[in-house]
Amino acid sequence: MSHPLTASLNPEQRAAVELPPEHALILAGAGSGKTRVLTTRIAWLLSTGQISPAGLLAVTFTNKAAKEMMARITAMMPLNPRGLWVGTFHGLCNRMLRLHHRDAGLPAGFAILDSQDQLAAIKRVMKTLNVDDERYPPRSIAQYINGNKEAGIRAEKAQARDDYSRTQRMIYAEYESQCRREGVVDFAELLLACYELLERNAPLRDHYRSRFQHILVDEFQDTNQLQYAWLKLLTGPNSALFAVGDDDQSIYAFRGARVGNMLDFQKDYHVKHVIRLEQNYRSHGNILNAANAVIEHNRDRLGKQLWTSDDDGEPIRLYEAATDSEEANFLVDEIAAQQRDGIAADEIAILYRSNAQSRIIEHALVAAGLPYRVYGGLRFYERQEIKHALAYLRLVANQDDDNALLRVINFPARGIGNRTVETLTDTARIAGTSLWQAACSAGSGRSAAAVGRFVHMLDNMHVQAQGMALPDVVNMILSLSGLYEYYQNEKEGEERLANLNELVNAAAAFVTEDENDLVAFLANASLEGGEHAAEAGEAAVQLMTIHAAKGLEFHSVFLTGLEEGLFPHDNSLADPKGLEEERRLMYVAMTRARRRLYISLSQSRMLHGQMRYAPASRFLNEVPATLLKYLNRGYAPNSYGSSNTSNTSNDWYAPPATPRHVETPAHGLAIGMTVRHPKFGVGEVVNHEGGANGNVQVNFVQHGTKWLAVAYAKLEPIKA
DNA sequence: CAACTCTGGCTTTTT
DNA sequence: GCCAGAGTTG
Repeated sequence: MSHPLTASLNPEQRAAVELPPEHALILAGAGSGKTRVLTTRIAWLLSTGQISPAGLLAVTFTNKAAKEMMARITAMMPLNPRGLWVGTFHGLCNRMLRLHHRDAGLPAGFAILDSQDQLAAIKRVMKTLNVDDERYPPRSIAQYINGNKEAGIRAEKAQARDDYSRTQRMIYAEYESQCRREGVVDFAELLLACYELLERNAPLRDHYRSRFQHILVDEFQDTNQLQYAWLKLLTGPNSALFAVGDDDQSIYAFRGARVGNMLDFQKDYHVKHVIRLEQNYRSHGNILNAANAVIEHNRDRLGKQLWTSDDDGEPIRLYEAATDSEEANFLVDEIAAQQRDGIAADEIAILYRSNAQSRIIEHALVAAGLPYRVYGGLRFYERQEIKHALAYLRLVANQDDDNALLRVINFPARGIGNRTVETLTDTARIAGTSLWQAACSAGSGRSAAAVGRFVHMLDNMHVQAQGMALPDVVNMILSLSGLYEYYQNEKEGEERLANLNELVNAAAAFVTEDENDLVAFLANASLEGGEHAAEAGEAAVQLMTIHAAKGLEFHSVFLTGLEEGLFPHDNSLADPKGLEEERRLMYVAMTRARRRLYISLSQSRMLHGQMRYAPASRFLNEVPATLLKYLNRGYAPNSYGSSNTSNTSNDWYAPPATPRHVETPAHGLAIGMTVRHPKFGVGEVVNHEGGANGNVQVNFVQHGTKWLAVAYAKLEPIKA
């Protein structure tokens, strides 16, 4: 007698969807239909009349997820999306703060600083405070400030026991007052200000508490301390919090995510029902079994084992290259072969641990003429020309926005140099006014004339913007500011010019019933970075970091660079928690593949301009050997993935030695020689390149074949 | 004031 | 190896 909405769900999914109104934790494994459960639950609650749309609060982590959820809900039932509180933590806090800006002590049109803007603001504070930015790197100050805010700690409450932390606290305090003065709010502030608003304003809090009867949270393992505290404030006696997450996919601890929130949630909310979604609808059995085997090496887990009713499928293919370019060539060959087999290019992903790895892969793809798309890097609203245009728009909305003013006072160049800006800054500080006001009352002289022209231009923009439609405002400031002209004359300005035109389009597409669309448009630009820079259009192979791949799936996945130091990354090895997070990253990466998973590594790799020789990643030993297929001829089976022999050392075998350069050795080492290495023991020289400053490949009896730098390896010839 | 050269540092990143 | 920011020169 199941509801039509839930008829096609599996028993666990259905149980989750049809839970009574009570707090619940859904442990949703990769590919287990998490989003489906979440949206179906919402549809079920609404269609069975258990709540009205107004009683719903659904929180996601990214705009993309929020949009997708909104789309799925409105597809299932006709609803006005504007009445729904479905969005990201930041988006929802923004909404609440705009509605209650008076109570929150914020100006009506407060601007939102993105990370770039925040950093610029911090640098400005440090300059006024005369703090040495070598001893106090602005980035670390930003971390300090955001970290405190995420812990709910204001500057006056921040701990300071030594000079160093006292200085940090001082910068924090001054940064806060600067933001308040200028009416701007950073990302962490959106959450904290909203939290404090609800905390101190009991009637408001009670209003929302009784209103939101069902609170649903996606990607709960990614929430930070403040987000969890915010959720707790909003949960009233008659609200039910439905949290969906996967502790095994928690890969954002480095930016404040607390997996521990899942355990805390169970305790704090006396959660009766923990439902595990373990049936995977994405991957073939071998891939799942391999991923399960890897993640089992982690200690701190809530426990979960994915399974599938699908076949075992193909084995996991393993390829070991001698060099990074050889690895890249392998990717290219294999991808070309797959495309010949009819697999769509955008169903193929190349994943890597760090962005630096993409360059050489891109190089090989370009050489082979394979179209690809790189995710990551600058996004639309983060581009230089867009940020400039937005700064002018911000100044139209609020002339006292010093951050924006500093960004464009001399861009395009109009003869207002550092000297002049410093004078303005001093004047403003002494008079306790904004830079704009200081600029308005600038004296006479050559630079003052330039400032005067700037003031006049901004005033003109301000006047013209009145009553003008948003896209026209954008167009107007692009002309009056000289940005159009600047990029027209710039050699490589074509793409930037196209982006500026795209900004006009974005403004035209941005329709709100908001009476002040400009402010809403600017807030949207900060909150939603826009599409990642990438050539869209034709089907292309997808290149991205493992982090960026979370939530996505592909027919074929190439997981590259499986080397110690790279993956797991050196910087994560200091503490065991770091290693566990790296392992979760491995788990996320493997579970992206539906049908085919390749893992590759290279014995040598150019890193930071230096050749690095790293052993195979320990994670390879955690994949059962029975699930692996070695692509390089000559591999001894059971070399990686010694699942039953608990072998902690990185025992691995190298591909057959195929000499690539035959040259007279300048270092006294020749192919066929037997040598001794202080660490790896005795081995035979099988290849070399680059002479005395180059590298030599040695097949060690105990440790397999390795590329070593002749200059460093301290190889001792034993016999010729 | 602006264009140019040089040096250092470097995991992952949404909002 | 590459990029950003600092420092130097015209």
